[in-house]
Amino acid sequence: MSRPRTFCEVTALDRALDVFWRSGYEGASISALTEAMGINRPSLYATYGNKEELFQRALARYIELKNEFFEEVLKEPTARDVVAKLLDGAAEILTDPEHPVGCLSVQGALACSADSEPVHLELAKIRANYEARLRERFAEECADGRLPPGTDPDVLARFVATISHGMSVQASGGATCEQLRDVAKMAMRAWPVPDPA
Amino acid sequence: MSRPRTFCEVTALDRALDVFWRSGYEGASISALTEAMGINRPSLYATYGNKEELFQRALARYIELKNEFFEEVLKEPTARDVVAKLLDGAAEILTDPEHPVGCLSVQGALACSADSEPVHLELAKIRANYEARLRERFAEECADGRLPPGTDPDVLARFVATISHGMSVQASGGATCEQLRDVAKMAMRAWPVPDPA
DNA sequence: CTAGTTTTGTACCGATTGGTATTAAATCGG
DNA sequence: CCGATTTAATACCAATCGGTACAAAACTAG
Repeated sequence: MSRPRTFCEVTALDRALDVFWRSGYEGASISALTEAMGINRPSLYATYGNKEELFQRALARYIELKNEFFEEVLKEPTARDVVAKLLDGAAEILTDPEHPVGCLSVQGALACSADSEPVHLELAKIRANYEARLRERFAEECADGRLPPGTDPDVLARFVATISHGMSVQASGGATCEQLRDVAKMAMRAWPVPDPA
Repeated sequence: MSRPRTFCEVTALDRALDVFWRSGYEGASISALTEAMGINRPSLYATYGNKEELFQRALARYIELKNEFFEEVLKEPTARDVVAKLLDGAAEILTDPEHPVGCLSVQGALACSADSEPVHLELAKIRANYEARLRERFAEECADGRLPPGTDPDVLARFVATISHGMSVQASGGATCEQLRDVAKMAMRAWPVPDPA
């Protein structure tokens, strides 16, 4: 019925994700994107809308991939286990040589021109969401009395988010997986419940 | 002997610093810079060289200002006091409404196009330097036996740096001073020496 | 008042930015 | 084989990017 497209929509999106991840939203030019995606400009605009929509779709794909691990970790029996696995996994993911270093929600648009404010806000929302998910998980255990009385799930969640995002910055500066693992391990010393082992 | 300049070189530099801090290196256009600095293009290039050199000078000024606080904190009697004061002070500085939120060494160029690689590397070096200063301070106390045997100053420094940079990301997302203070306080629970109070 | 020096403001440079108009090529239904 | 439809590729758009050439203006030394 019509000419078939010569590229895979999700493969090309993954390539775009890689560029955004490595260069940030503003640092990723359309030319760099099309080259990495192996398509030409009109195909990009016809398929994904514009640069911002392409970023949003790449971001959605990124979240989708990350959430797989996140949801799995949330199933751990105790909040302590959740955080330990989460931070240890982060050390690995943030330095995985298969992908650009760091986390897209941090690398994407921490500081940018006013034109990119929507993207900046979207990423802040993603990070806030991450924190909220953790807070809910911790709040359960606070209510159950499985965390010491007076423990604030808000602070716990913010602490874990701070470590996570800090690890992303460290990874961007060249920190290795082992170094980040050490940081994760030390961070666990702050946890209100001691290591059972 | 010649026509006098109509602006103050360091005041204009401070304005440039503000723009770089808020928008990042790539997000700060020459037009935005000149407008904020209250000077025109040729004056900028004649006085500061080019965009990258202007950034380097703004960065140097930034470091100069921050080091004042840092050096003061390093004089605290114990490593624990150093870190407690450092993180508590960071909560304040990173959210100070007088300046853009976050830390320039994090906001400046975490991810960027290949063209800005020199700036990206320079900022990573600044962060590495911060970490190194902490490590040296902690190493002293390790050698003195004032920190428990087996304590690795490397890990301590990396941990504190991770918290600091994570707090910068949190600030960029709208975290308040009080919220960051809570994080700082919780982070201190991980310290190998307990709170004497 | 003049000559020399530096800063200022305007107006421009080529290159690149995100985004499209247009035409040729490729497929399928008839 | 033909017409309809959609993609592909080229070539382009105005706007902005970082950076400058040039001439008028403002000052001082003589």
